Amino acid sequence: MKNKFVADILYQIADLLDIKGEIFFKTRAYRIAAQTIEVLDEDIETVVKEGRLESIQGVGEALAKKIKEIVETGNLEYFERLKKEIPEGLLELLELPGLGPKKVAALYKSLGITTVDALGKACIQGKLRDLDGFGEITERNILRGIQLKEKTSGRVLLNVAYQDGNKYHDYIKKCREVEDSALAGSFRRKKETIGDLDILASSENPDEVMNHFVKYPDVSRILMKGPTKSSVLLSDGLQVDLRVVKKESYGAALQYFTGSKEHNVKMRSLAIKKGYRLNEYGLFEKDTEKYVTGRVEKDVYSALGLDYIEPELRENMGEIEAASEGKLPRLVDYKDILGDLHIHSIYSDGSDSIETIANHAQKFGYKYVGIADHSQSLKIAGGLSEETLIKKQKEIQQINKKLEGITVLFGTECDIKKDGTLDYPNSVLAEFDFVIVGVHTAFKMDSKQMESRILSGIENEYANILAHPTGRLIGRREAFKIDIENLIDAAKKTNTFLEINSFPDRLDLNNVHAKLAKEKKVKCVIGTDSHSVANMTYMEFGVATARRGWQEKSDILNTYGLKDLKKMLGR
DNA sequence: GCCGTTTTCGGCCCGACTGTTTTCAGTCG
Repeated sequence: MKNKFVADILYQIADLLDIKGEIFFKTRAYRIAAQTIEVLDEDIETVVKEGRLESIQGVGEALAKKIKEIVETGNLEYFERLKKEIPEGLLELLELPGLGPKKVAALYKSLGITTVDALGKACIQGKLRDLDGFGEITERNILRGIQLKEKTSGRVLLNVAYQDGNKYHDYIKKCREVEDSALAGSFRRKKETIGDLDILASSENPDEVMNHFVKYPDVSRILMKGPTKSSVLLSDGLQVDLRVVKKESYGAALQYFTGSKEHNVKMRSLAIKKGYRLNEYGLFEKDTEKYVTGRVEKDVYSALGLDYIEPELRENMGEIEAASEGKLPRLVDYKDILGDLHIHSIYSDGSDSIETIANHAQKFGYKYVGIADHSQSLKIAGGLSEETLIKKQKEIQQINKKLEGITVLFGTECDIKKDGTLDYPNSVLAEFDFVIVGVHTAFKMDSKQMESRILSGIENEYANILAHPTGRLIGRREAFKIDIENLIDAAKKTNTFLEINSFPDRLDLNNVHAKLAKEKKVKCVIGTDSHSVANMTYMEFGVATARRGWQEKSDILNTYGLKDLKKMLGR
């Protein structure tokens, strides 16, 4: 799958053209095409081979030619020429807050600045203030932006956003002038990383609400403050925006500020086609400006002839088309989960006993909980020897005699060794209630080798589940460059369940892969990979990822009752 | 650069805030 590679080049071209001063609509065309290809269900190489590029929405003659060249040669002459004309370093400058294409171009043309370093120096020397459109405040803001960029990588993981977001939202709700309120933006869509938090509130007295908002104890700096929109920076560097609207606009505003941007662009053009105008204040008749609806989010969708679209689906991955045809999936619900199969106990590198884990699982209403400790060769994580396994199995049998309403399952997260064999012999694997297999060592091997290693791992007759299939750690380790379609096909052939790992820095499979698995009718299982009972709440992030991948209840192994589960595991 | 049961040319989503100006361009979401 070269989709991401192609999309990245198109995004970069768009940025470069922006700096060059091309018209907005041209660069937008590049971005729309890039986004479409990034989330495309099929391999772009296949589309090229079959000459169907121009059937992709947003790809015309010119882009088709360029995409073909990228796929076939791994490069693009036009892109190389652009990079010669406009230094690549300028793309990094674009990421600084307050700097857009116009300002970056001005910095380059008049001061020859092409790097963040050079920009910082020029700010300190006060060289920017004499340029048209710049001033002393701009210099200071840019310097602050550079420092902030060094401090944080820009985006935070979902669990951090949850902590910061829910606490701040609780504080907002305490303001008496606030009527309705919600966390919107990528937080509400449950994206895997969050750039900033968006809080929406309705009120008749926005000034009071804004005053309350900026007085939150953890605010380190107020970035802007107006009657409808304010922004602050928290001490950990996360930006939080608050928007306040009137009650009759609350639903439209929630729709608007939940995004994604691409989803909204499509929504608004659909509105225009149907004779309306849609903005954050409501849906209006185009000619008369008459207010149609906007108080309730759902009504905005239905007025446009659409079924309600869950926030997790709003990525312009076909959800608007599906909603207009009544073909949206009925997404797996957070309440549908009946158990967690991926939990480590004190037997390996977990911090809680099996009994503590079982008791905790009951609080979630689970019917079963699977203890999957590491296997013998993974010494660093306390992998279990065959002797210890016997002890563990006996302990689980004892606990199951005591417990009511929940069953502890005896499992393992068995290492797939470098040569593709599993870390226990089949005679041992046969003893488990279920077997998770996964790669935990030698991550840097050649991608073809890695692919055949994993495929041979899941081919073992006792392997049930493939843990964290692509091995990525968000922000720290790239995913294996394996062909995900091959992997999904192999999972289908070997009757293997693919894990959606819920740990906030994994979320692996991701939403795009999960959607692909669903389309190929391969079932997934959502596991937390908990190393303490506190991690067990991460299930929510795994479910969110499954929902973002269009998955329904029947697509997920751990929504089935114990009897069906065992049957599906072949035990 | 794309697209068309309004159009093959002329549109393309739009409002708020800041910092720079002296009525507005640029940025952001």
